[in-house]
Amino acid sequence: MPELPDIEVYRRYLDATSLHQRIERVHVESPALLKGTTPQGLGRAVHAKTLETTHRHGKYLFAGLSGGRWLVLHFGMSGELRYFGGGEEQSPDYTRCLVTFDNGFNLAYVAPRKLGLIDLVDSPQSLVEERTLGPDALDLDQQAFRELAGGRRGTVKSWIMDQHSIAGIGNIYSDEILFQAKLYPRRPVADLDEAAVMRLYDAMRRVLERAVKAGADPRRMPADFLLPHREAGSRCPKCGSPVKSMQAAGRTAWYCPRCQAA
DNA sequence: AGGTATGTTAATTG
DNA sequence: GCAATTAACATACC
Repeated sequence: MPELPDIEVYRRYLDATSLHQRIERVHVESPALLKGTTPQGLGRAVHAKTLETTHRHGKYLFAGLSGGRWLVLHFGMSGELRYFGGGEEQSPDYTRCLVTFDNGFNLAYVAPRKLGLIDLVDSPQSLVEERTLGPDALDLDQQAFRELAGGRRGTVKSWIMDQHSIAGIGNIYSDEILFQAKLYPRRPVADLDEAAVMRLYDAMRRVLERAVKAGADPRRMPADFLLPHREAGSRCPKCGSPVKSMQAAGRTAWYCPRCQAA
């Protein structure tokens, strides 16, 4: 379930489990996921190294290797990390890449759909530039946010989901942010007044920070979040109206027609 | 069996 | 050049 909050949870998980252990080997089950490298290249780059630190930018997770290079992980539409012991335990289903440490433990990159990406880069910044990503959604002040809004011609939903403008927000959290900001998904950005842009900024921060705090687990989200109600027959957690869906920004958007009137 | 899916990119169309 | 839409990618699930 990978948008910014999910990736932040994975980052903390990697921090808590996998740092400072000598890497024995890496097994690439799905070589097509490697973008700028090969299984051999990856093996040479990580062998006998340790993961020393982590970083996140939008939906990209970085693990800094001793020696200076960085391992990059992107999880596509599905995917997660799983750390597990050696011995009898076998790799989780859909493990596409497996890092084995010298203590016998393993870090699995699991991705049922193989839409993710694994790569090596010299720095997180170089990946951000190569992919022309916008600033991370949680590393963006009001002023910068306002400047990004200016000059946008499309709809709010497509704007906040555009990784080249703001990195980290996907379909689910854009719905949540627009719901909390009480904005109709297809509202043109150019129509928003100063107050609405600020409301959107505040909702973005609040939603993302709160979701991280909830471990990106829908069951632990605040009671007034739309997130667990994105399905036909559900009701708005704020006003009780039936929620609706529509196509917007090329995806299925869920919203409350009463709280988010056009 | 067919439709849908938390992402990204390329191609197409306006 | 922009923006919106659609297809493609690879696969699972309902």
